[in-house]
Amino acid sequence: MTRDPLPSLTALRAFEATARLGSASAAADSLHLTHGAISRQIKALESELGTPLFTRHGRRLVLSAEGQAFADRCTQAFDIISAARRTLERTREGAPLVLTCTGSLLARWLIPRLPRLNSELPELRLHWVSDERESAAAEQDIDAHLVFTEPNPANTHQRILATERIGPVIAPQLAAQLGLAAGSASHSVLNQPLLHTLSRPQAWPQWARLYGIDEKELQLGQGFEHLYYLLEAAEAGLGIAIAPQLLVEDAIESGRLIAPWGFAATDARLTLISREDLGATAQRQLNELGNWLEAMLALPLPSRR
Amino acid sequence: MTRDPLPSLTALRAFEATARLGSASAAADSLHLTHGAISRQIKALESELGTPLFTRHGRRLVLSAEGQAFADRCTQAFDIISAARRTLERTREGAPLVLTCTGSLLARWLIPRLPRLNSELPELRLHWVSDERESAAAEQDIDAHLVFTEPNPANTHQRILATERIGPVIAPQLAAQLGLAAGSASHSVLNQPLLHTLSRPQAWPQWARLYGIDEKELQLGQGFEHLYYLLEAAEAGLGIAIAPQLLVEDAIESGRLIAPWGFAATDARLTLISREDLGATAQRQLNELGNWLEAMLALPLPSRR
DNA sequence: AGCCATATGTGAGAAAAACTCACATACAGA
DNA sequence: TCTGTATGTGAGTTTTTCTCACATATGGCT
Repeated sequence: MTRDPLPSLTALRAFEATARLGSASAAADSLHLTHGAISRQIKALESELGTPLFTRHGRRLVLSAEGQAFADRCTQAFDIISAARRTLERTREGAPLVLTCTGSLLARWLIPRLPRLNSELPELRLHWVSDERESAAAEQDIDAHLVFTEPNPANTHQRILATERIGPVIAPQLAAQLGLAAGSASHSVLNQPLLHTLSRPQAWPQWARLYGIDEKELQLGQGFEHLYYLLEAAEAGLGIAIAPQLLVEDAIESGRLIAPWGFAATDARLTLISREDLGATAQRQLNELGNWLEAMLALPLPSRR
Repeated sequence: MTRDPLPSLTALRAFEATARLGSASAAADSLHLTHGAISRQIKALESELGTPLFTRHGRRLVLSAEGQAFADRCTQAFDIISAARRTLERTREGAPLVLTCTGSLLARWLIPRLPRLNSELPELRLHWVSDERESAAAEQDIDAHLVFTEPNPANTHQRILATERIGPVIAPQLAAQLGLAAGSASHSVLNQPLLHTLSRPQAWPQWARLYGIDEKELQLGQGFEHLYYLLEAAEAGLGIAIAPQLLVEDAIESGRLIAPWGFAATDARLTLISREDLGATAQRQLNELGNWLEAMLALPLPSRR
């Protein structure tokens, strides 16, 4: 039940940092100490353990074989402590749920609805972080990831919220200028330069297939890094963009964009993917958020805001 | 490459001991501190981590769920450090090779030969510990175990040194009294009370089988806990004992015992079983010892001493 | 209910540990 | 040989940790 007395843990920390970083000076910087402090701690540790851990070659500290093995174990132990601390901070009472999604989803759909979310679920403490990657759920410190993706049936830590629907959008001024009437089903889109994103080059071809249009006839125009810029460009009248309905519904509602050809469902789903080791509190919060999002997405369009 | 700053490790040690032992007072005893010191450290840690780890129920400290998870990780980390320290102490330069064998083997064969061993291999630092169990090789802090056992072909960390040979031995005075001539092959052993050990009850039946004697005819007399006492009893003339040749060769040489019926090989071998994670130095030392033992055991009997 | 044994919390000051500074030492490479 | 970089150390300071003594809380026992 009882354990052998541990060596001085302060000394151990200095030793481990030195071993890991390869020099006492680097360890001193890393621990915000002077090299003298490190040097003393290492000496003290060697004396306490009764064996040298480094061999001194002039101004160079080289780990002995046993010292290396010992240092590796210490690193392992400290990594465990460090990870435990992070977990504790993530799971502690009152800690916010940390969520990621792409900047465009955050800016164009979530942020406009946060006031309503806050008023309907005032207890829910959330922290949104934008992350353009498709899979950031397992990331350090991220509790869950909201993303359009094709669901993985094997993943039990995901919640499917809505079907992705994509469609071309255009500023009304540009539509008028081009002679496109809202609601027109014409294929005139083919004659226009199509704005697109570099992060999702398959969007236009995908849409074309859904509408039975030969994708080779598409004339791709300017590309943008992210959907967010693409939609700004569309609103500014730079051309025809393609986007998930969710991200343009506000713009359409307010008349900044129109979607003359409507939207078509894709195989992707708006999915909430959570890490597997969520604490009980976080899991509860996440469920509440999922419920709210699901309810919100089920509302008829005009009242979604 | 760099790591998050660790929490105060002194505080962590106090917390972990408290969590593990279930009380601050117990932790204080365990760490040779006062309960006040523990109490302060825990408070400091909770303040540093920004979350309570215990819920206070009057005079009782109860871990919160997150605190429990955190404590478990800390215990794991400290266990690693503790184990690493033990390993370091075992493998450090100049550390003796720690060996075990039974008390009888140690007293009746090894100790009489240690002077010769020390003079022939003066560099070899050994520490012999008696242990009556058959398998002590994986034991904490034990490098190797010297034992009569039936070898396990799958074990690569064993070295077979000699075949076990067992036979009945008797004090010459008693032999004379009973009318037994040395070298006699008679079955008169059957009429005598046979001294035996409780730790190895199969020795006499085994021998009887080797000589084609019906083991039911054996009349077991007084039993002793260990071979060591058995042999003392035999030398004192209490009856006929059975023992490995190795353990009585000195006594036979000096005339304290005789072996009228000789010795017969069994399936057991004198085997040096080592732990699997020996350091390079220890492995080298063990090889030297094994070589020496093997050479010694290969010598003709009179010069083995 | 009252009391006692047990366990934790805390203020003040003592003790110990850890740290810094400044200088010393040691080497590698220009 | 000189210079830049890295570790070692004596002396003194700062910070942390600990103890003591007392306070507080409570669970079980009579």
